Amino acid sequence: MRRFRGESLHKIDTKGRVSIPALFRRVIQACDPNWQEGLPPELVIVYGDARRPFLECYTVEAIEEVDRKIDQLPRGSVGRKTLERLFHGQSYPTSVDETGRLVLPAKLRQKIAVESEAYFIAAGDTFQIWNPGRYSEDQAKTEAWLSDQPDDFDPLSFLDGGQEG
Amino acid sequence: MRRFRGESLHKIDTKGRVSIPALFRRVIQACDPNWQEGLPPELVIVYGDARRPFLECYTVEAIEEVDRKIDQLPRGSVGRKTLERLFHGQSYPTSVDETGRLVLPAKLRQKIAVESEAYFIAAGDTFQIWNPGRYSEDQAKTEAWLSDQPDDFDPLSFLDGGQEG
DNA sequence: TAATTTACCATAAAATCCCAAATTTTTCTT
DNA sequence: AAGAAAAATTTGGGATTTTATGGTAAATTA
Repeated sequence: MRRFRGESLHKIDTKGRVSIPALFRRVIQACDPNWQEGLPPELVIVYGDARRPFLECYTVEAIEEVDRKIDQLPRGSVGRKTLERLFHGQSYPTSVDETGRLVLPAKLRQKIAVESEAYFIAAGDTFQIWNPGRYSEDQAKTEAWLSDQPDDFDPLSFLDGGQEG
Repeated sequence: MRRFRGESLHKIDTKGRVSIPALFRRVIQACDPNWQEGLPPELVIVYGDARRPFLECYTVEAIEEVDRKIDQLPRGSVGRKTLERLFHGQSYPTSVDETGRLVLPAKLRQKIAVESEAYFIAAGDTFQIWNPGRYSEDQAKTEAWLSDQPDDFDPLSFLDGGQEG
């Protein structure tokens, strides 16, 4: 169980509190090597630059893997600098509270333009938080693209070394 | 016995509970590498986008194979994003309860428009759940197509890398 | 001290657990 | 081969727990 799965919509209250989908909480806890009874499970929210319309949430294990990879890049390289900015600078470490919620500070809410509701969707070893409308648009585009494919097109064909279109 | 076979019709109760065909349960259990006496066998229901009229149920082994393949696709590629949405986002991890049932949440029932009954049919290393009427229609189409073929047409010809008509 | 953040308490709705009645299928016995 | 007995399967209902969400009080901080 080290993988997120599922999607759901949650209310954000005036303080920026939002419930994390229950199934996601299990993964966050299981992937926090420091967690123990009584402690709040931790996670890291990477919000990145303005072009990204969602927040990307990493478990402790997942972010540590990213950190290790960054450490292996040559100091001073463009790649390393860019990744350090993104994962170390433009990120926000936080934890799951007693009632399964996390607090999105005003800055993060503004970044993805969420107010009263947030949409959560799993993406493998991370999950994303979107403005619900913004996500629908994005998903509509994906579905439109799929509809443009030949009638017998199966997304699974991507799996077999497909040539991307 | 790592392959589903057969079809059957089951009642859905007011809580969304539905029996899984007994033969399917054996496969689900056998293909859950984490299963052991006392634990509920797990599976993943992929419901996909609006165009799909059925739920597709994966064993743990089957879904892990898909996950591995997704991991190998380039991060950020269209294919990877599409498949992550489908298999990680638009899916629901669950398990078989003590009495051989699973619970279909309201959202999934609405998606395939099932209310009091669900039709189960094997599809190799997955099985599908349909609205019974919707399945009949689909099946009727398949049979109509077969009727249009020459009298001596044998579906088995597909097996030999046939040229699809 | 005003404003923001965090801790704590409360509740309705939804999901899960536990027990059990009817079937159906399989096995055993005659 | 028939009938009886046993086991497995399908289905149902009520009680319990978890989840999502809201509010108030305490605490921190600017």
